[in-house]
Amino acid sequence: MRLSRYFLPILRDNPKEAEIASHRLMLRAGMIRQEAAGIYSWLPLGLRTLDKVSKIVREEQDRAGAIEILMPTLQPADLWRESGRYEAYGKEMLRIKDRHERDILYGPTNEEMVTGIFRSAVKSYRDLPLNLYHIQWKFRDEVRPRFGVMRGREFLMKDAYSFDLDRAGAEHSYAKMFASYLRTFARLGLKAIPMRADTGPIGGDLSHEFLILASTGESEVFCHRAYLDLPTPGEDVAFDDPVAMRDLMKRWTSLYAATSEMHDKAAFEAIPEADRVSARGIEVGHIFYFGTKYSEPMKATVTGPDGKETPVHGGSYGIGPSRVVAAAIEASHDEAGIVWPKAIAPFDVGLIDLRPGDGATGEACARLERELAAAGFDTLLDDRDERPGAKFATMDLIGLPTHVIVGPKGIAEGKVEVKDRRTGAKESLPVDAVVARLRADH
RNA sequence: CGGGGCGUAGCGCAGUCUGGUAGCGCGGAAGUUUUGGGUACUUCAGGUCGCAGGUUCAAAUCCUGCCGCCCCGACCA
Repeated sequence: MRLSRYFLPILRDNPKEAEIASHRLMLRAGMIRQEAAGIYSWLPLGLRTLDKVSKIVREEQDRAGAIEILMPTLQPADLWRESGRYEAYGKEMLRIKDRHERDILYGPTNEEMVTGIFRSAVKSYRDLPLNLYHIQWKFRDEVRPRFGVMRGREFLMKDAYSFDLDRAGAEHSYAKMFASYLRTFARLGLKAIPMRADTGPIGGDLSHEFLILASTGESEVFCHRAYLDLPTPGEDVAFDDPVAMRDLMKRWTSLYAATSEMHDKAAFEAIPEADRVSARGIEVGHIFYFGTKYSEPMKATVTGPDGKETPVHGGSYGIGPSRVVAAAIEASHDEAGIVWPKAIAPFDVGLIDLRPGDGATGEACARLERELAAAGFDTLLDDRDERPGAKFATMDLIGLPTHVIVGPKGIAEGKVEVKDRRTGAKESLPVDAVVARLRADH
């Protein structure tokens, strides 16, 4: 992509409404534009990042055996009357009437709808377990939206819903999602720690939040230092083995980890002082087991092996990709701008032509662009007629992991400079060697 | 929902107290200059001063009402 032909509305000044780093940097880097309180348009750079996050989330859901569907944003109120939540949900739920004066709502979550889908099609225990998920926009009419897309009213959420015959099956499904989340956040380049959580209005008695540590996080977290080094389950993790899953969850939940709401000071202080981590965190995922809370009132039943009809046991599992984008920035930025984890950077490489119009640098850039594309790297080429300083500042702001700087001085000797955004380390390399260097890094 | 604050050019702000032809910086356009960390200069374009009503010879400025946005708290993926 050539920056001169792209749509990247960079802001030089800090927008006054943005206080926290991710909000400020997302606005400055031209990733988002606010439309109303808690409602944002995603501009090209932001959308690319959001899509990269969603892609990884999707791959890991699929790997764990969940099956993707897509439910609408608007839902009929009657479905929610069945579960009793139409009345229970409160003002956070955006209620609308259509032209026929029928009550509809903009979905804040999808337990009711997915239960409706399930019950219409699944009648036998032989079709279980089943886990359906989608990645769709949600709306929760928060009293006070804030911090940009971190706590918006409209947000993108991956929500998965599991259906099992009994509690044991549901616990296995829960553990699969637990393992899947560990893999997902690790792949996103984030250190996420599972913490036992309150189940809130969704209900149920088994629930974990996944928090990533960031100094600007909204909640206080306390955990054992060992969590920081626990190995992430590999690609070959045995999702279908209930025993392996139970052991994995045990490993990840036996040490102390809690947010301030669930914090037990005495238990925390029982940990040797050197192993105590007290930090701030951002919730990026939340999983629940809620048993028959929806299946009973909504009559989502299957015939069991004993020939009896029985309500299915459910769980729901959420990750907010739009929040993950902001959280990643909170966890990784510096004075100059964003420092993207490689996996979710909007482009892999920022190629800077220091003197566009000059034949030699332009030619070298065109060649690098081609070769990088062939090697599978997304490249953003800054070919604007700007001062070098402005280009460096822009590239640092948008935080692409690797910068390749092509200037007339270097190119006269056939060399370009490769800069690592995170460390700032620069290395002068022959043009030929760039792709190999990038391959080694990514 | 309680408390606080802010709405003036695309962005950041001054002007409001004390009413009198709407300004500055950045950004944009044209040009000159410069060319490895946001260059300098010249010229130009760009504003229903959030909206509505009121007071006045005269309102960005004073009064009333409304709307929008942000921050702190309570609440939440």
